[in-house]
Amino acid sequence: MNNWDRENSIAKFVRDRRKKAKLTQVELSDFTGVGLRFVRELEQGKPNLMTDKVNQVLLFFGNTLTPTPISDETRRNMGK
Amino acid sequence: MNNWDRENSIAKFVRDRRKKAKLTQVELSDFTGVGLRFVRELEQGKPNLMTDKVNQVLLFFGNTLTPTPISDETRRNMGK
DNA sequence: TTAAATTATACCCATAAAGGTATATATTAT
DNA sequence: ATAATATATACCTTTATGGGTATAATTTAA
Repeated sequence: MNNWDRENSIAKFVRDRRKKAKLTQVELSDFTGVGLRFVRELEQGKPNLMTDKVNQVLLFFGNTLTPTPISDETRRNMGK
Repeated sequence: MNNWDRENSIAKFVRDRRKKAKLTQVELSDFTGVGLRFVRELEQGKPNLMTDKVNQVLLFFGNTLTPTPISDETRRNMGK
């Protein structure tokens, strides 16, 4: 087993959005063009990821990775 | 020469903040613990980067990478 | 409870990121 | 204009990501 942080903001974001869209990991993998394994590691909070791969997935949900002040980040995460 | 996008949000962010802090690339490299070459590629808009390395630099400026709606992103970039 | 579907873990491989360093170009100050 | 500082480009090496696949384990549905 790994001890990644499934609760990190990116992992949570993708899991939540995918479920809201009623998609499986396989489908998300197909739609975004990233490998299935990547989707899984992403959702499980793997710490080291390539930014363009992450963006490839986030773009599907209309988002991208951007620098955000820590305070905003924590605020953002307060809303569950 | 490479044809990366120096104007991408992350590259611009780091360049601007570093200059505002009156630091050289070497100093930023030392302070953040990432390699000098990484700082350079980061500021020049290399598209494929490891998220944790990027965060290692962003953290120095009190920021982190987070998923952000495209609309917010463009809005954010309107403020130069 | 069982079967089907979804998600998680474990392996190998190719590719490229990141580090280091050395040289060239550009910017700044004298 | 010249020297000093800072930034950019180019090389090689190590390392680990991401892909693929095959097998567990877990969740969901019948």
